[in-house]
Amino acid sequence: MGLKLFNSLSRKKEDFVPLQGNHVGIYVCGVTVYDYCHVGHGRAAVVFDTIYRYLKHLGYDVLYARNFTDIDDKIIKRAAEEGIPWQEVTRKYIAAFYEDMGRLNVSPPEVEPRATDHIPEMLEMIASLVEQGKAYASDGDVFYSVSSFPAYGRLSGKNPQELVAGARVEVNEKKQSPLDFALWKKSKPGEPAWDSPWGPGRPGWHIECSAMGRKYLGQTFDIHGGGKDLIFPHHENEIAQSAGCSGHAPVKYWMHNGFVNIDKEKMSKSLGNFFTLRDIYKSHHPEVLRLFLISSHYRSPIDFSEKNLEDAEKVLCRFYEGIDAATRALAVQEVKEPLEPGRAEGPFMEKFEAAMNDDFNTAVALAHLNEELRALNTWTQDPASEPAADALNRLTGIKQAGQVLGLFAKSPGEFQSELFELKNQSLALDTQKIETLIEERNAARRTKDWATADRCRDALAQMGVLIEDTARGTEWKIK
RNA sequence: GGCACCGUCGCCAAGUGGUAAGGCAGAGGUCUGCAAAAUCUCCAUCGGCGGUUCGACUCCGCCCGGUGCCUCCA
Repeated sequence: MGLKLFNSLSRKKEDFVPLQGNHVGIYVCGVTVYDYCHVGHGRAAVVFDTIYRYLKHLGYDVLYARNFTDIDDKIIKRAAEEGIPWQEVTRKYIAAFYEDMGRLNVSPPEVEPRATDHIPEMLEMIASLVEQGKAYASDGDVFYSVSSFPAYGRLSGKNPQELVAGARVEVNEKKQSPLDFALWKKSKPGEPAWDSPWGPGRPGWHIECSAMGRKYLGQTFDIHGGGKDLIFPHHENEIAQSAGCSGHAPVKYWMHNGFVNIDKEKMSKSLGNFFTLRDIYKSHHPEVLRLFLISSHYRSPIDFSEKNLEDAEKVLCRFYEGIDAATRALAVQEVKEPLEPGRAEGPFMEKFEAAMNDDFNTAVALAHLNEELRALNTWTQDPASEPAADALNRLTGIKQAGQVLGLFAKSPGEFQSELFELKNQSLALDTQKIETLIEERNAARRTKDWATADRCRDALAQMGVLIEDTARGTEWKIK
């Protein structure tokens, strides 16, 4: 069974067939760099990173491009507010983007084009559109003439006539039709500007993706992704520009991820109900957030909440602990007979791939991972239950699937200590005192003084410390 | 107003025209001095009302409830 994905254009799941053999070109709309990224940006990045990873897992030769919009009204406004050059604003937030997304284990795409590095390519497209009579200059601005593109509205399911009638579009004397959108915007004095045949100005928002997608991935490429909110007008306009220019559909499969909600409402800047990634990292491990983000299907809305994050943390801890315990148990086995780690195979991997092949159903993939973890834990607890080689295969499978999902990237020890640091920030535990209490308890246990032992454990619990007596001695963690 | 989408166990979340994955929480068992962790077992008939069908949670209609897009937005 091959990969199927939901194409926003047809509103159906379609078989994925790359345009050129084994090559896959994918372009995803990145962010406008004028502020810190919030969870919604994180979701889009994680969703498409997971798709990217899975395509590579399937053996495709993937060329992934994700842009930075580094010139736009919001950036200019921000620069004015802070009294710094606009380049300073974009520099700052691009650096923040890398930091925040890096912690989410979002891998860097092959190409990360910036709008301001592609002004000539945009001007070339705009000129071509003007030449073809599909765009017109008006007092230093250049607009795309929507009426020149009959298929306008197909992606978003909108009817141009009704859009005009609905007319919530702002009145602009310079436009021939309210639906026309800017390809080039005349700059006001003091604003950033580039020379153009129509005078100094800056590019409209939509043209950058058309120009950069074409440059790096070709006239027509396989997948174009982004958040659902980009369907209209951004992607609709992009299609109009690109197709208007070349005469060919620019994209074969359009993919859009759902929103992150807060109390059932879309998280957004304008509503002010957003959490930035770095705020969340103050109290939650980034990998916990990643797990939360992929625990629902990418097209569904997800409700962001403290409770959901806590649930995700429990699940992730269970995985790390299971991986840790199994790894130790296998190391012991290894002494008796050498085990060869290979590529995981068998029912688990097949189920995992079947889930991912079904429009990247990470929720089902995680269900299979949970089942596999349980089977692995069973072996860890009782190594006689199945051959060690089988357990190794399970462990390998879990790690490989985790790799595709961007999970379990750290060593269990690393993860546990990072989680500890995070939780300890508020508790500020006295490690010395904890060790002493544990020692005291174990001494009491040796003399079967259970009352004292329990008193020690209660004291630790009071501090927020949880005790576990294991074969390797007493271990503790923060509850 | 126009166009979409959603409503599944206490909570989160998959799914299919033939009788509901997984996780959290909960109950009981194993293990443990007792716990914890792990593991085993148990735990839903799918918003409401009609219709199509041998059979619907899954298809159609209506209703109720919720959201999104139509404007910058991942």
